[in-house]
This record gives sequence, structure tokens and C-alpha cells, in this order.
Amino acid sequence: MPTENGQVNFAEIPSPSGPTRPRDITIKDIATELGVSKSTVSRALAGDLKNVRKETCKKIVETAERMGYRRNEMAVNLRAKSSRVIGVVVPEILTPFSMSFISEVQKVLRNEGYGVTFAFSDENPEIERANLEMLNRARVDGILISSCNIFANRDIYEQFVRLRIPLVFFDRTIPDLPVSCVRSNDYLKSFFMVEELIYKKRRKIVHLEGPRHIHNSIERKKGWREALEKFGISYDSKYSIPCGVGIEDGERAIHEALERGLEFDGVFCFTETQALGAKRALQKRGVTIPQQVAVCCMSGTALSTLVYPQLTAVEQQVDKMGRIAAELLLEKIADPNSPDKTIVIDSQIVKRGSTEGN
Amino acid sequence: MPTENGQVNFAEIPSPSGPTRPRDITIKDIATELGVSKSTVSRALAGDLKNVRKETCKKIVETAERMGYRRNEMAVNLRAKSSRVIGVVVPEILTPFSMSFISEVQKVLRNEGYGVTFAFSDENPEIERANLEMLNRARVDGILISSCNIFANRDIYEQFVRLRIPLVFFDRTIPDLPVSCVRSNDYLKSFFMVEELIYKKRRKIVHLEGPRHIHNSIERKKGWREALEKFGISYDSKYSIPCGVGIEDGERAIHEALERGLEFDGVFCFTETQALGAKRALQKRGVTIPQQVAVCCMSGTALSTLVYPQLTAVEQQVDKMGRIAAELLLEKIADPNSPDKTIVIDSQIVKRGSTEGN
DNA sequence: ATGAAAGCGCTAACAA
DNA sequence: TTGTTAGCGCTTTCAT
Repeated sequence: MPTENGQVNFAEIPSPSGPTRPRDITIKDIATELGVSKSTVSRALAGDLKNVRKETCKKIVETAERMGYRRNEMAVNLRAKSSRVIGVVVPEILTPFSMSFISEVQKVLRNEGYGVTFAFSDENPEIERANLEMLNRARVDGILISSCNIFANRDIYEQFVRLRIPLVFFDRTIPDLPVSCVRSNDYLKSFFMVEELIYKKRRKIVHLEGPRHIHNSIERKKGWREALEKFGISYDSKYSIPCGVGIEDGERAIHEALERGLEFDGVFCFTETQALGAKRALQKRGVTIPQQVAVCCMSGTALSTLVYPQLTAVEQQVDKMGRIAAELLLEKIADPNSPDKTIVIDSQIVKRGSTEGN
Repeated sequence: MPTENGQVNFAEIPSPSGPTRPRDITIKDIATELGVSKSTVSRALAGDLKNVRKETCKKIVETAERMGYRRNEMAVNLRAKSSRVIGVVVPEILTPFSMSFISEVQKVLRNEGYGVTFAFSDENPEIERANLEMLNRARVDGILISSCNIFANRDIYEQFVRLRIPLVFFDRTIPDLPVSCVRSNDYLKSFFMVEELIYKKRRKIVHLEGPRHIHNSIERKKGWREALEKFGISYDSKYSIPCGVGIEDGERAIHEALERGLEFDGVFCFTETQALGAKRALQKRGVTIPQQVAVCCMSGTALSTLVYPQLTAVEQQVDKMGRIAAELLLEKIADPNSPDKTIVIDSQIVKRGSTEGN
């Protein structure tokens, strides 16, 4: 419809692409609406009661509300040179360990006003690298990472350290890197678990080793070996089977062991996923668990009690690890020059026996 | 150390707070270094071969590399008024369902150059609301959500629709909302599962109902009821037990049923978490599963086969749901006026029987 | 093929 | 107490 002066009123013509997204309200809009300046609005909205009259403040907050103003974090972040986002990088997301960790970290950091974004490496250093680069471009304020490989991405970790991007490792840590980290006492826990199996009359205990590119493998193997020795069971390399960390890896390892005619009445796995694979392999062969063969691993959480009732396990205190990791990171962010800390969680060992029946 | 002209060279004085984070390299730095303008650098880095001489381009890309330039996404996003981030909101993160979904969505969207950020509602509408507001302030380009309550946050969902922020619901959808959504055919799958139990000679099948505030509850209950009717088992309201979605809820419901002396040989649960609770309750009472009582639920993924071997389950095709959800969202982002679609996944029903022994 | 300048939305130093 | 102004790092007209 033409207006009085014969001009076409564009507002009335539906655009060919239909209705479009309404422009967001900015502080400038509020300022114009009230006839004050942007800065005053900014100050009022920030709750700066010292520098803006209470009355003006109230007025501004109200109109902001009314107009549906929502602060544009992108602009704030650009100015502040800080994204208020923390990146969390985990090697896998299937086990309760990862989930509980993520959940706890999320809780702590959100509470401090940080957004949390996750990246999953899928046990693949290439993907881990891509993820780290992505987080870096996004200018995250810090990174929590459980590495999938000691060697492969060391150069990036070091680069991040040089760039002074706060980095905290958890669970799968990297030796000799100047960063803070949290991990559990792998040696102690694995020693304890194998000891448990022995108390349960198992003598021929296979160990599905973790791969060399994961630091924890060594400690856990040591725990297994020394527990055996404590009870006079001499080390036999046939019983230590190198094995990847996936379900299929665990499954294959057990199949092969059975194929080779290896005799065993217990399996101590490096990961929960291996344990699941081992379980599957044994069940396919009709071996009952834990009657004929006991399977054990270090598990994520109390939830595991329900989920994997047949597996003997020592629970790691994942939520504690999550909380500590988050706090270490916050410390580094607050003061990049604060000293690095390594925290080993081994205070309480929570034992859980496998359900005998089902 | 004073310089030649007697001035103090500040660079040599360690700041009291120790070394500080080196300033990031910007396009301006590169421009100055090469004596060209910011615009040229920007163009070259964007690979605009039509508007910058090949030679200049190469020179710029090289120095960028050498100086360790990393594009500042925050600035890009502010200018583009788009964060290139998608938010995913899920009610819980314990079950394989959520994990698989997240994993799949992540894969698809990262591939399209989007960052993905997750928020967990913990089955609490207040938290869900807070999360949505947070995502909104962060100006996410779109949101994938599985709602934790049909009623509670309807106003926000509608607000998002009005603001034309692309929103796609999955699994737990909301009736009569003008948005795209993906879900499974709850009726069909639950009918099928109960039918399975009946084929296995169960006649007294308890249903742990989902709460009224979740849409899927109704369909699943209907499936249970009609499967019973198909086999001439008449509906008895005592066998339909209202129940929350948590592990504890399932546990409590079964305890109470046993307490009341209700006789049953099967339990059909609304959620996996309920099923875990039911399992725990039965085991505490020494009831064997599935010999005395069969427990079943709709489960997340093939992983469940390993994780919950005692539970009969119909697998939802979660990865497919994830892929479709992501694609629907991308469609909406590309064209906000594209028509809403509702996709019901029911093509294949994957059956899985419970392990009898262990 | 390249440069100058404006502007995304916000905050903060400085001025009034 | 409030306003003016500059600038965070980038892209993109428009001019050269």
C-alpha cells in the first residue's frame, strides 16, 4: 500500500523469504528509548550502584526487561578477550567415568559463570589435535584434558603451555609436563584389586595391559605384578596381554587367550571397556562370570554397581577428581603463575565385590 | 639496564606478577609486518583468490603461519552475528541413549563447522530453563532439545520460536509446538516389547509408568495395555504404577509393589534408569532376573547388550535419531522459513532378548 | 589488486 | 551522576 507521499511502504510487503528474525535489542536501543547514553545503560545493567542513580538504574533495568534485552556475550567476550568458556577433552564417552567427570566439572564451572564445552577424541590423537586447535581458536579460557596418547600430541601440549593457556590434565596424565594434574593412584588401586581376586582363591590372573601410549598402563601393570608376587605367584609374561582400550580389543584378547589354551580363573582389565569386551568373549564361550572366571577393572562410579554387577571393581572417586580438576584450572586462570600441582587421589578405596548370582 | 639514551628499557624488568600471557597475533600485526593493509590480509587469509594477487596471498599466508596467527573466532562471530555454535539440551546423561545421541550429533555438526555445547537438565525444569537462557545469551545458532517437562517451560519454547531461534526437539517432544522434531514410535515399540514378554510366558506384567509431564509416557502405556489386551489379559490398574524417571523411583516402586503383595512375573519400565532401579530392588529381595521376574525397557544402543544383559530391550536407533535431528536443525538454520517436519523413526525394530544365565 | 573506513555490541578511561 | 570516545579483531562496502 502506497503511503501518503506515494512512496511504497516496504514494511508492509512480505519479503520473499517470509518473516525474518527480529533484530536483537541492544543497549543502544535502550539508551535511545530512555534518552540516556549507552554507558549509563551498560553501568546500570552491570549493577554499578556507585556510579548510577538508583532511580535511573531501576528505570533502565525495567525497560531492558520490557524490551526483552539479552546481553550479547559475543560482544562482551571480544572486549574482555575472554570467552568465559572452558573446554573439556576426553578420550571416550561410553563409560560412567567420563560421564560422571563431565557432570561434576559442569556443575562446578557453571557455578563460577563459565560455559563448558566438550570434545571427544575417540582415542584418536589426530582427532584430539583437531579438537585442541578448535578450542584454541575459540579462545577458551582453559582446558581440562585426559590425554589419549602420551607421545603423539606432546608438541601441542607444550605449545599451549608456552601460550600460557591454562591446561589441567586428569586421569590420563602426561609425564614431565609443566602443568597441574589430578589422577588416582593406579598402582595402589590395581594392587588392591588383584589382592582381592587372590583372596577369592584366584591364582591364574590374566592382565589385559593398557597400551604403552597411556601412562597409567605401567602403574597398573606394576600393581598387578607385585600383588601376585606378594602371594608367591611368580610372574609369567604369558599372562600379561597387550591390548587396546576398546571393547573389541578386550574381546579379541580373551578370544585369543582361550584359543591359545591359556588357563586362567581371573582377568584384571586396564579399562572398563576392555572388561566389557572380556565379558562378552567369555559369555560367547559359555564361561560363567564370576564363577569360572572373575573379571575386574577400575570402575567409574557407584552407578557401575548396577550396570556391571558381575565385575569386581575398585571405584575411582570420579566426582572428587572432577571437582579438583575444575578447581586447579580455576586457580591457574586466576593466576597463571601459580605453581603447578599434582594431586593423587588415593585417600579412600571403595571396594565392591561382584554379584555372585546375577 | 638503561639504554643508550638513558631511558629504562621496561622490557627487561620482570613484571611483579611474573611472565604474562603473550598477546595474540592479529591480522593487524601481519599487515604491519608486511606493510599491507588489514583488508588485504583478511582477504588473503579467507582464500579470496579473485581479489588478491596470488603472490601477495602466498606471502601473507606464510607469515601468518610463521607468526603463529590464529583467527579470533570471537571477533568473527560478533561481526557475523552468529556464534557457529549449537546447543544440545538433554534431561540426563547417565544412559547410553544420551551418550550415543550426543556423540552422533557432535560428529555431524562438527563436520559442518559448528561447535557443539551441551547442557544437562537433570530432569529439572528450572535447570533446563536456566540452560536455555544461557544458550540464548551465548547466541547459539540453534538448539536441539529433549524436554524434561511438557508443561513447565512451554513459554520459553514459544519465546524461542517467536525469536526465530531454530529449535528441534528429539525423543521427548512437546505436542502442538511449531517446530521440527524427531522421535521414535513409542507405541509400536512398547507394544512389541510387551508382546515379547508374553511370548516368554509372562502374564502378570507390571508397568512402571512414566510421569504425566513427559509426552512419551502416554504412548508407551498404551502400547503396554493394548499388547496385554491382544492376548486377552484384561487391564488391571493395580499393575500400572506411576513412577518418576530416576533409578530411585524405579527402586521404590518395585519395593512398594512387593510390599503390597502384588504378584508379577514381568516389569515393563518407561526408562532405562527405572529398569536399573527395578533390578536393584528385585536383587535386594533375592528375586532372580529374568527367571522369576523379567525386566524390560526401551534401551539406548547396542552397547546396552553388554551393559544390561539381563534386561530385555528394544533398541532405539539413537544414532539415526541424532543424525536426523542435526540435519533438521541445519535445515532450519539455512532457511528459517522451511516447513516444520516431524519424523517418527520406526522403520526397524531391533529385538534383543535377555541373557538367561548371567 | 589494494586501501580507508565503518561497524558488529559492549565496556571503561576520561571529561564534564 | 552522566556523556563522549575509543577500541576489542574482524569483514566488507566503497573508493582508488
